[in-house]
Amino acid sequence: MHDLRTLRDHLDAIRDRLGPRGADVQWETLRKLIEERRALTGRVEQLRADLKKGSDEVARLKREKQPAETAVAAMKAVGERIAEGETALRTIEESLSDLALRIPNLPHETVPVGRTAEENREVRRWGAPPLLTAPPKAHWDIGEALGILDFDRAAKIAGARFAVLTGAGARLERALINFMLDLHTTEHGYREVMPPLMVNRLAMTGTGQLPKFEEDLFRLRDEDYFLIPTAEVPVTNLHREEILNESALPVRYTAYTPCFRREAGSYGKDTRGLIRLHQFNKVELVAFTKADQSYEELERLTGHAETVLQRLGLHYRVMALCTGDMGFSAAKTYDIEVWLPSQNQYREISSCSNFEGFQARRAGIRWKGAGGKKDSKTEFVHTLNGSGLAIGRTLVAILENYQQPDGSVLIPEILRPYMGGMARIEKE
RNA sequence: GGAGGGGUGACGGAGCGGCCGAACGUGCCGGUCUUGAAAACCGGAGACCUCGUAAGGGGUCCGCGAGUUCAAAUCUCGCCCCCUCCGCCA
Repeated sequence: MHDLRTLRDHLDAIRDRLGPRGADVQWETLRKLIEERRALTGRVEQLRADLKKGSDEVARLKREKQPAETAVAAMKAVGERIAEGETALRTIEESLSDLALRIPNLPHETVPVGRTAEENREVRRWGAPPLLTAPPKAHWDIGEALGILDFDRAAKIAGARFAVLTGAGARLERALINFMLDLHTTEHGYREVMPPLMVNRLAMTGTGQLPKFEEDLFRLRDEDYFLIPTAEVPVTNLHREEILNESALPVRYTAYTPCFRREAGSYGKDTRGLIRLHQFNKVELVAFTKADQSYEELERLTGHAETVLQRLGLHYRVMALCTGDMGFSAAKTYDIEVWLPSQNQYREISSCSNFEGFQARRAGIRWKGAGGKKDSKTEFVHTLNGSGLAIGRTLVAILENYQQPDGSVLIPEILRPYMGGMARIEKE
């Protein structure tokens, strides 16, 4: 969410900078509500000041045993006017915050301008595609042939867009989770978190999934809880309505969680395989920093996600998303795309974003210096997060990039200790 | 699910319906003292909204929301959360 004063003073500039991203925002209603709120707030506050003085006067009269009927009657009238004003003010503020919560974040000045993914800018590449002697097979063919992936039975017990991993497949998934968590906690300095997988409406609003994107979420029927679409939600909201101590910053967390997404509107896309499921595993990186350090942190965090791919020996490229392809809350986003031989293209495996103060303002996450001096005013933190990495897609990349002509799949060196020494997945 | 207790500032912990943004203690910041530190003493320090170029002014906040009243941290009701005991349970 944007700061209301900034919004009031620079509404046109913000609308211009958002361009097409702000197309469905009701700017004029917003402008009107902001003005109405300001005017009404002033009036109500003046009345409350009158009431306070008047009530003190009543108290004085009663102490001095003087008649107070006139003053009491006058204050009763003032009280009624305040009640009316407050009711009106509440209505205005509800409409206002509903509108304001639907305005996307402003892109950072370094974000390339564009409308679609076509206009994303490649930042760098690492490694090279593997040299395969046979035409590459798709991961679902490889996995089903090896007996480690089962989509038919997943459909039987759940439905489309679910998968069952068995045997070495399940173990590989678990190995990837453990490898990534170990890397981030021991070498990159993140604190491991295991959060709830269901969160309330406030948490979803804090990170920006609500109110605008409710149709993307799974919601419980009898409770107002939502299944998390990413660990970003519970982990960022750990510090909702908190004032962090300056000495604690930057705060860095990593969390493994399953993620749940409706995938509404993606019918027909990636219907086969593990690429797009209603439930998938992910190791997430989350950071809280001071405002002047968040872009440095974004580079760091993206680098941490890249390290995972480098250790696994998987070829990838890093893309700076253009203004039109970025998510609602982000100010700048890098996508990391891994090479998939069967598709002959790069596919997103991580998305790392700086949200600046956008989520912090929604969630009330601030920081303050130690000194009780005037120079230690409270400020909103900047929040960041990125996948480090999406586990299922990493498994896809391993199956496809390490496939052998005989149908087996080599296991990257770094994972072998996590696989009980196994070097290759073969049909059992 | 049943019974009882409780939610106050960074923390602990007071608070006759008006003089309470809130005693007291700890912690924190600055100062005095000291070779330095500690102790002691003195002083300071919450968050948010709003008007104002500023200095400064006004308002809100004692879990959340309604209500009673001229006036609510204090009274009433609903909700949320925490604790103890019982039941159930991985």
